[in-house]
Amino acid sequence: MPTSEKSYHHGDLRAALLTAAIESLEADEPFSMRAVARRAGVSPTAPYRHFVDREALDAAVAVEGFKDLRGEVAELAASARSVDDVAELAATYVAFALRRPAVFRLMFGNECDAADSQRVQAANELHRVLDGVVERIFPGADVGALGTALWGLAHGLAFLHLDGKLRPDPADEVARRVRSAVAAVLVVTC
Amino acid sequence: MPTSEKSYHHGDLRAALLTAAIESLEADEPFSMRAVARRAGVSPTAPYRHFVDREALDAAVAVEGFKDLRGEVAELAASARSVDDVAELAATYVAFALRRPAVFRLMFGNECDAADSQRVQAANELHRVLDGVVERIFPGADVGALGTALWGLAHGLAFLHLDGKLRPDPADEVARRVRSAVAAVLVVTC
DNA sequence: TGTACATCAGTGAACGCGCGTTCACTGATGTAC
DNA sequence: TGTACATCAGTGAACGCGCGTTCACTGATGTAC
Repeated sequence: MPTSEKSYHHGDLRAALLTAAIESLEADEPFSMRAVARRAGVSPTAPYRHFVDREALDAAVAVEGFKDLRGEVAELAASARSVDDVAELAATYVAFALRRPAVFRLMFGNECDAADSQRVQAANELHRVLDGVVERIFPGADVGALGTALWGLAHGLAFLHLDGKLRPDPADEVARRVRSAVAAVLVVTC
Repeated sequence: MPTSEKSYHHGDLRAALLTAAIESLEADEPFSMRAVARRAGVSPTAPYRHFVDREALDAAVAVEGFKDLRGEVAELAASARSVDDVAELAATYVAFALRRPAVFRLMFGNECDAADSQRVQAANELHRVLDGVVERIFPGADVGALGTALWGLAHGLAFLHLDGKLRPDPADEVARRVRSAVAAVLVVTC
């Protein structure tokens, strides 16, 4: 929170709005143009200076979320050497979803038109990171298929926990469940 | 569509509302108490006679959706004998999601409180069906882990296609992609 | 079979709400000379 | 360094919208005698 609040011109309202939007989502408050403006301490119409409409704000927040998730995942991915590491990767993915459910939902739970290139690209980068791991650890395998499967698996488990279809409760138990699932499915493949 | 529309009393408005809600979702129209009433040709407040609030309607529709999905899946599950059959099962799951995206989202895309027993139960039945298949086909395996993995995989691929992270377009290509993913991951396990 | 009456399933007007978005505006900032 | 002015980033009032929900109501149905 910058101290430049006295000035009429905000300085970097765009960034402040993005932050406010994410905070707002994480506080599980309703996400709207007005709510975000309110949280940023700015008039309801100020955001329109920076985002052409609500959908544009949405998209920007989603991209931010993708960056964060990719960051967390990429770190692990870089050093992954074993099936256990892959399981850990999936657990990290799921943990992100449970830690920041509203952001995760916003990232994924919207059919985003293919035209929204930034968002699509952000998602693709994530996919590529996973494919990279697969390629390194399972050199013989069909990378496309196995990478997709891995993503699907992590993603599905994330949503099933998020939506209460699997108990989302003690974080370590969730992690254990995810690791077991990955292990069960990959154990003989390598 | 029954022919009893002349009568003041509807006959089975509850069922009609459920149908209207599903139609409304499938037509990709906004889903609201009022919209559903409108579609059922009834006053905006009539639904309150049958559903205590919007959330109750939501839940009822979700349960309906779960029944449908379970129906489609159970048929295949009963006769599944091979890894290929499991792959087909996953493809069916994904196809359902793509055929009825809004219903699928409503079934899953809401954190449903554990208190909503009907919904939880409906989801659990689905889980059990999948576990059954795993148990039969992979007798040695950790059924819990493998069943969860299978569900997660199908579910994740469903959402990734639904949200445009994987191309949802030619249905047969989606089916192929799903089957490959499952095969890649299970091929050596059996 | 006929009547009286309780119950039940709808109606329709009305409420307050937050939303997205527009508009004309104004105060601050930065640039040219 | 000082001034004039264009531009830029906000304001705040206002709009129309559909929503969920309440309320008092009324017409149809079914049951007891």
